[in-house]
Amino acid sequence: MTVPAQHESKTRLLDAALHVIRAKGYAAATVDDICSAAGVTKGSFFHHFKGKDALALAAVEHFSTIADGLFATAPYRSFKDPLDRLLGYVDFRASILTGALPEFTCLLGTLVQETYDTHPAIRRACDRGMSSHIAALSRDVALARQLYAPDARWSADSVGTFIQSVLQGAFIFAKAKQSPAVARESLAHLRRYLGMLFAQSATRKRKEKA
Amino acid sequence: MTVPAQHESKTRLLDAALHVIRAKGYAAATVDDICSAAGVTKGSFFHHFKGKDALALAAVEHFSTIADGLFATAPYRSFKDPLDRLLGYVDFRASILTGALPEFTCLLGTLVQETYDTHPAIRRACDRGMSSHIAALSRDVALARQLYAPDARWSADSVGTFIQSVLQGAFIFAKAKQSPAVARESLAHLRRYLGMLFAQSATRKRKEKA
DNA sequence: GACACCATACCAACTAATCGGTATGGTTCC
DNA sequence: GGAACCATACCGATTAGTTGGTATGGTGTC
Repeated sequence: MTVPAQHESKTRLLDAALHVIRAKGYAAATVDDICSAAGVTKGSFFHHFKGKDALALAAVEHFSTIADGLFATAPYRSFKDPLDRLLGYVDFRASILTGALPEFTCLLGTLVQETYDTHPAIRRACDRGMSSHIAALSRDVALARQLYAPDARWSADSVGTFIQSVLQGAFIFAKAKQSPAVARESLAHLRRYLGMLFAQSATRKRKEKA
Repeated sequence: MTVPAQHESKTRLLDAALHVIRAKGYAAATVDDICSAAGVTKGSFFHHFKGKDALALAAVEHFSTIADGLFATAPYRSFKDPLDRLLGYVDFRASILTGALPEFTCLLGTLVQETYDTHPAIRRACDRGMSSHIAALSRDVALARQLYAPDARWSADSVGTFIQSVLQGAFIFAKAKQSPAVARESLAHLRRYLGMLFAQSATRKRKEKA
């Protein structure tokens, strides 16, 4: 086989961190927890990371990279119309609400909730990750706005942030109720709202295109 | 004066718990932290509470009681029209986004995020508290629906949950950005959505009433 | 109204366990 | 053989929880 995989245990540690932190929170996730979930020893852990905080920072990057890849290659990305892409995004997010909770919730939201006041570096990393995701999303919002609601009074960025807020809040309720069903209902409302935001002249303009 | 204050230190501990847990999270909030914030000793703590988990449960009740009182006596509650009360609720929530973050964020959302998988009792307590708040809110949604959107396809409860999701998500972004400004923007979107949900025949029916 | 009695409230010092991190030595790969 | 990688044993600090004791105020008794 001769698998190169330069730093396989490093990746294993990062993947384990994603899961364990999302399941137990940052403070309660011990280094030993993460090591045993990754199937490596502490020596390996501290060889690859300076400490627990450094792992958290790396995990944020790791999570963001995975997420970027997931959304960049998702089918809805190939839709021609920016509004279709936007609604496609929401539908896609609803469609991936499957499996156990720690698998579809957001590491950044979980982390920032615990660390915003005590770990400035982690807070900043989460903010960066979220903001860049919102920025990508807002690009389609801006394009859709240009097409269907050019004189709207809201900004594209605020819509992007709103979408993410709904998602983060939906995760919290999914955790409280131990089921993604509530989250899906909230996403349905979000979808309706987005539809309404662009509805003013949507029918007309969309027909023009046809 | 002869102040009785039967269990003043118990109340002080609960108030301290609200603040410390919202600032540092549950796992990172140590018993000593809470004691020194309350100005009491550990001995007193364990006299009043069986343990840290018991304090968390009591803090959830404490928080819910305070919140219930706050919203029950808020000015918007006296509006005659249920839709006015609903929009008044959202405006009121926006208006109390002041001061430091641990003062206006939601203890239940913070707690459940960390404990949903590890502390079933705390998760249930948070779920109960949130659900009862939503139930109260949904009553006005249902009344407004009857008046302004009787044949809508959404349920009153799902709207109540959606409102809370937006709020919880808004708190997360307020933490990430260390400012309530983003939260206010998201509440503005939420308000617009609610307006749209009841707009179909609102103008007509509301005029009829006049 | 003074005294014995007792429960509640509180405190400071201690303990057993846990956690992040380290020291050190071994193994593998170029 | 040297550098990257990993394993094990260990350490100091911190943590939830305990212990044994004190202060206070109320109550019944004579």
